[in-house]
Amino acid sequence: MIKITLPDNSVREFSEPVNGLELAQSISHRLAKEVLSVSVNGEIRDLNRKIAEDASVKLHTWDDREGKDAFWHSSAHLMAEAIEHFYPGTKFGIGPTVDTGFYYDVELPNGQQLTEKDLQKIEQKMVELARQKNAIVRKEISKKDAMAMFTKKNDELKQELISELEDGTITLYEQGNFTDLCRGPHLPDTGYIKAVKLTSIAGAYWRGNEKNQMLTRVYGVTFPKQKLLEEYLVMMEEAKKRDHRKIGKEMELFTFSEAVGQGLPLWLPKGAQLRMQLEDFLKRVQKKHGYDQVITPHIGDVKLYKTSGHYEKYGKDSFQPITTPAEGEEYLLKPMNCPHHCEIYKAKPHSYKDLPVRMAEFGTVYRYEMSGELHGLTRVRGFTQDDAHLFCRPDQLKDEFKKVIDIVFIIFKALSFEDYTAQISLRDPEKPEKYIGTAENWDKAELAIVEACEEKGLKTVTEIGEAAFYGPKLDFMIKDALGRSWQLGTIQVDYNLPERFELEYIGADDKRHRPVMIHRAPFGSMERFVAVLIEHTAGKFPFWLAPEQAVILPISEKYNEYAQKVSNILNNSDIRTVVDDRNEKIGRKIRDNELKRIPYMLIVGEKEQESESVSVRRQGEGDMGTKQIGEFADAVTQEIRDQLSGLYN
RNA sequence: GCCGGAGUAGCUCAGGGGUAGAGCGCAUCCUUGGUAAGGAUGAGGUCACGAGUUCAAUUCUCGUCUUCGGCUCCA
Repeated sequence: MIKITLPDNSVREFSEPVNGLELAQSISHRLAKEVLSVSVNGEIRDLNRKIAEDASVKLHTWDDREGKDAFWHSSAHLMAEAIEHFYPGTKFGIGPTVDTGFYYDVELPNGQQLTEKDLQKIEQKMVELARQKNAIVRKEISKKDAMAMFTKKNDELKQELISELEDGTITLYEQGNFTDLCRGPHLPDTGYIKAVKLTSIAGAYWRGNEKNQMLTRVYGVTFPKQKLLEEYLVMMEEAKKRDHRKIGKEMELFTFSEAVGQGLPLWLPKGAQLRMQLEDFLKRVQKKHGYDQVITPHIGDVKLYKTSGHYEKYGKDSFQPITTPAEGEEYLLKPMNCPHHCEIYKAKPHSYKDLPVRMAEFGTVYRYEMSGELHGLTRVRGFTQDDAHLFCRPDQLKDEFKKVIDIVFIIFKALSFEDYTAQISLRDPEKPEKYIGTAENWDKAELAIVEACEEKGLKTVTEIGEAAFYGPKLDFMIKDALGRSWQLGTIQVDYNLPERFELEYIGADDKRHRPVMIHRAPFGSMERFVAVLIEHTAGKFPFWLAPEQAVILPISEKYNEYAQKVSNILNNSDIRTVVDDRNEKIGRKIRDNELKRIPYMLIVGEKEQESESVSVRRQGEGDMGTKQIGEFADAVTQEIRDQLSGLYN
């Protein structure tokens, strides 16, 4: 008897070995149709591999990552088969799955190159091969035989991979006329793959090392149902519409100029308005939390960054030093604000009673990013961090950390980012040489973060070995309206800089002690954050942030004067308004202003003028009836208070 | 930085060895219209930049810059 334990702890008994598919069939017909891979005692396997002994088993479908992995992994093989069909002699590198889909790195024979145009015929071939429902067969093979096989195929990429594998663990997967070296697991046959889309083609270094040759990487995604592919394509279309570079241009938020230089954003009036609104909001929240605002220059003596250690570690990623002509002093465009803030801390002696000291600055920093890396506002060479440094006693660390978490959540709430993950990054205990500071301090810092997260009830994931070289950190990832993940704010504990800058405070014992630093930036950078916000909201910003909050539309030119009067009244209540006094019909004005994503349209004509009112229209929702001017102002002011409850409570 | 696309009016794009086109936007005029496009006329371009080939280059070739998709990197 073989006892199979399922995730719900129910046990099924079989008189002889079963495979995953048979197990699924014994549970339900539907599950048998949907199951893609199986975990046996935590090891992911092919569905058609027999389970010969008692085991704890989980069946994976399209809803699980493990199910998708098997599906896409098999799809990569299918694509390889199709490519080999058109280009016999192609060498295959690696073909793994990614977040959405898979890729395969290939090298075509005789220096041939794939282009976007070739993708369609490969897609068609893949669909054709999938329809054949070719069984995917797993074979174990000795290292010697594997080597011989790929030597014969002249595929030195695979030979290199095999040479690093251990004999006895090597497996091949065969389908139709195609055989590939692979650990698996795979689908039982190619017929599961119903819909195929090859998404892009790009160069990629063999094994990710730029010293190696460049291979052609083909990206694709596949689905078990045609409908899922269609949904995916709609999603891609939507993502394209929300691209912050496109919306930023349309809404006149920011621009770039070749004359200014690449990666150096220019904030246009409306973008600047939006950004300042965010900054003012955070400044007010920080003020309530006991932060002091400071201002530091954009350059600093190279020695400052040598002291901090940034020069040694990141000097090559900075813009090269500026040298003064007469004295030969060297200055760096500042890549970080923290050294400046350390110097502010040092400007006077501190008592333990003064701590924590919380210093905030919207500090613009400059980093030399490689030209190929620049991307809209998300990756630039000059950007402004919503930076702050907290200097505290070791016994205050956890509490301070928790207060920073509070600020992060006030922001998330104000901007309706509801779905987040917090990642705790700890050091890799096996590689102490990667980190500076004592093991004791690291232990304390890591414990403080873990406990702070627990006490705040955060949803966290923990990554070992992802800590910065100077301390552990907590990063926040949010999911946007399309389900895409973005990394935003970060909170980092630092024992290093206080050491390097010899920061001190006088303790109750009248002795000198070293404070602990927390670096934190809830938005991360204003540029990146605004980009994420644009993509999250598709440019339909919450009312309090909208650069233009209401547009007043006179029915005809006869009411322009009244429109201007309404505008002035609302401006006096701190509502940002504009008047659309073009010589156009009302239908036209409504259409144009709907497309401009201004939250409210206020239509005014004879009726409104007589009764000192406005006809209110909410963007995307339509006519909302008539309101007195003051009544409208009160309603939207209340709307802001509701959205910014974190600030007012 | 590396590999591969792309660069034509303010925007989105068509075209193509004989110095250019559309729609939107903009300007002027007509119209004064009540909840998603009223009409007419007109002004906009060193076809990214620099060389080369050619009688002739915006078009072909090379280089540079910028941009897009990846790789690598991200204090």
